[in-house]
Amino acid sequence: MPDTSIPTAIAGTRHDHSRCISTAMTTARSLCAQKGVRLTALREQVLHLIWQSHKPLGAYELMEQLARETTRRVAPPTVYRALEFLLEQGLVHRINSLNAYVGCTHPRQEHATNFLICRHCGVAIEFASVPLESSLQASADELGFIIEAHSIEVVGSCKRCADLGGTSHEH
Amino acid sequence: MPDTSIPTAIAGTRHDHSRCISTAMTTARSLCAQKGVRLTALREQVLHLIWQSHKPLGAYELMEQLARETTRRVAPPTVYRALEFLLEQGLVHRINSLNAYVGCTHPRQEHATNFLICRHCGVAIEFASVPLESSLQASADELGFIIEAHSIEVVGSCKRCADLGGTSHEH
DNA sequence: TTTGGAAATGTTATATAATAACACATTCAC
DNA sequence: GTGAATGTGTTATTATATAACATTTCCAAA
Repeated sequence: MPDTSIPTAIAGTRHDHSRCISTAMTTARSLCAQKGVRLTALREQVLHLIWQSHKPLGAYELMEQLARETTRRVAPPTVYRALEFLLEQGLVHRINSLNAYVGCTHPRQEHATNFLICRHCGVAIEFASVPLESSLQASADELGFIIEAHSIEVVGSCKRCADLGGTSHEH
Repeated sequence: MPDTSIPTAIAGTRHDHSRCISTAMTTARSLCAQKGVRLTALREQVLHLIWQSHKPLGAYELMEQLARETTRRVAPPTVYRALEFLLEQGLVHRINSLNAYVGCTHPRQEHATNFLICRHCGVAIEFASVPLESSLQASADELGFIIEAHSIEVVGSCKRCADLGGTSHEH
């Protein structure tokens, strides 16, 4: 099991990621209880693995890690079903441009999927912006389009990587 | 070969799509000549097929249509390489949420990939918005993120489908 | 006009991502 | 406890994309 006690970078800022994870797990449990849906052991384990990674995690990477943690064999449907549940509950997001999954930082609010994705370190920073949403709405209105959902995926350099000079690196 | 002379709906408005296609092809040819890159017969054929469809086209659908038009066998790399070229030249866009490709309506300008996608009829409407871009930039600035590219994919109902009552249908 | 190298395409195999279909197990309300 | 609903296991398959190498085409310099 990876050490989660080291401060690591998420959302481009230094922080103790182990706290981050435990908060997310607590929130998830209470949210599921509230909604009357079952956050089973498997689903919780998958959510935990996703949160442990500071990068979006692919379904097959997730499968491998799951197989490593448990003894039993883990087949694709196992993780995909867990992911489906977590997506439905708004506990994780899917990054379409990466075919990868990442924990949602504020699952209590209704919101869209907006991410800044660093090309260098791979971090995916979730963000929200009222002006952004309203200009999007304005564009849709002009064309008579009714918005149901949307996703914004921005690729570039996060602050840390930009400061370090834009050379390829991990952190 | 599908009849392209019938007015069909793209970008949510009625128009003669055959004109649309021929304009796109002419622009593509001159743009490639300008840049000194080769719009080969195959690439042109792929671009044409993409434009003929009023919905985003998957790579394998494209393969089938290509195989139907030509006699020779068409393998995945053939279409993927053509797509790669067309994407590089900004002549087509990839819709990540659909794994599908669509013709770019204004390949001369530098711009992002912003689409309104109708859940009912499948049409993908490209749009641009200055306020949208600037609020996105503002969000990135706040976090010290340097934007290199972005894509916005909005799902909902286009005007036609909304007017028709939101029931499932094609047009 | 030849020719040689770059670019494009063909070909075969394989990697990666996701789902279908059905069997078995667990949970929970009655 | 029982049975219906929900969740998980298992096997097979579909869908999407790329790697690696062979062959062809094109174009520019000799």
